[in-house]
Amino acid sequence: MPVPTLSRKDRERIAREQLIVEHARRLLLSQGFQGFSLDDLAKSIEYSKGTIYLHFESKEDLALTVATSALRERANLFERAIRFKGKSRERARAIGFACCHFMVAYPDFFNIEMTMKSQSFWEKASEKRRMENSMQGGRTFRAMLEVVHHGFESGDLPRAHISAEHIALAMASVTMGSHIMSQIPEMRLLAGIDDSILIVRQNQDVLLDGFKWNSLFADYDYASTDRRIQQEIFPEAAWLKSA
Amino acid sequence: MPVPTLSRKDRERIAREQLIVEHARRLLLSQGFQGFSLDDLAKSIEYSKGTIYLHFESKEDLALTVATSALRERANLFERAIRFKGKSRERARAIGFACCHFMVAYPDFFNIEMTMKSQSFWEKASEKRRMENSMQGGRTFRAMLEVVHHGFESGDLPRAHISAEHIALAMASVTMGSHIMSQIPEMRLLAGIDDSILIVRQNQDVLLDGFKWNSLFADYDYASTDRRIQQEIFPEAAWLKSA
DNA sequence: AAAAAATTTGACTAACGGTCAATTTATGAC
DNA sequence: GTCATAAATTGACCGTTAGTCAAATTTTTT
Repeated sequence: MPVPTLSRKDRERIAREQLIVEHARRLLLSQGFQGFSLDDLAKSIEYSKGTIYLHFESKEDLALTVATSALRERANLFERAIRFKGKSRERARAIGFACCHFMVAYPDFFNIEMTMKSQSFWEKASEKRRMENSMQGGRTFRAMLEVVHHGFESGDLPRAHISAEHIALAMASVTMGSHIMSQIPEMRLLAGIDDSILIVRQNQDVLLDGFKWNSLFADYDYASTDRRIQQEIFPEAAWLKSA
Repeated sequence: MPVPTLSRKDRERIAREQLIVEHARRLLLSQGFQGFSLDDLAKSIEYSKGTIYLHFESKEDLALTVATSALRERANLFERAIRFKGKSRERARAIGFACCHFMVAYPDFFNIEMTMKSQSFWEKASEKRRMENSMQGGRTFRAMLEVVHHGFESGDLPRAHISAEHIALAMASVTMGSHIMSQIPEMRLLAGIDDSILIVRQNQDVLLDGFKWNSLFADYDYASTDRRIQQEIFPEAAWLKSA
């Protein structure tokens, strides 16, 4: 890699933007989107509020940038996950693993993501930041798609009337939905939940069963696959419990 | 029913609270939680803002009340759905139908529900309103549970290692998750979605297949069941399309 | 009809996202 | 080194809004 062609000014600008995003991330995660104020952020980064607005055109724009940086990390995890050497169903499981790993690593990030999905959030963010977010979203989706196609091609996943894209969407849906529902205190009570992760993975599994993904091996030992996924792909994931 | 023992004052109070909730609902649905202001609401109901605060202790408290009133309607739909005479899997499908019917009837309500799930929403609402909401949530959950138990007892749904509560939770999760994901414009593009309802119902179905719910009849004609559900239980649901 | 109690009000406060004229800092010509 | 010009930075200020409460109004009681 050659010496960067960026001027000192450009480098300073980038460094400051990073500073803003880092502090914003901290404040967002600890106080939520409504909770954190740009005045606090300005004080925290030791620049004025006006300076923040030289980088971001609204609070939402900034929050979206933070969210995108987290989504990028998730996409990284997904792309690591699909490198798992194994049957397609196992690779799908590796993606589920990655998803849960992300949940554990950034437990509070989910609230930010939720805020973004509701509300008139997107229209207040800049086109540029929306694009960046879409890019990272696309990466996660493509990772899932690749595994689905592997399932099709290997014959482990029957080509029913449902498209690969819809199957990937369903995987994402059941994960997000299970995550949300299993976080609601009332639900935890009603359904007797103590470990959200277990619920999420269980539901992912049931869904894949529903697609008849590799259903020939109903008694397959997923616990050992999990151990392999953890050891080979996510050695830093210490949360895995033997179910 | 005897003549109500409520005083004129009490009746007036209740009527006014209803008035507030109705107008709040309209404004909430059209403008979202952030969008609608209590000053607008006060003007709309022709009372002062102070009066609103005699009924609700915060904006969140009011929004939660609106949400609960909608949840009550959903619970009503669920309880109607489980009256469907048929196999357990068909009754489960009737609940899915009810859920989608609610989505269609109150398309904007979902955003309010999302706002409630994120944020520090709950702690700003009063204990009383939270309780009322839990009550209605409990009704929907019990409706699902009843159908799951019917599945167990009839033998249509294998008693695997998963509890009835977890199965009900999974049904709710896949519905909510699919709804969220299929509403995201980017996702609609990536996965080529034009009808969210179809996606939600498809995913519900795949999940139930995953639980091996009545899987003996893989080729069962669900379209005709749907028609029966619509005719017998939800004659007002005009959205059903032949898939 | 007057006093007391209950109800209702809307001006006011504090907080926050966002703006921009004024100030400070950096640059470069001489 | 000095000064003029340009660029970068600031924070006082604005409009909006959730929430409060002393004052005004209405109702009830005596």
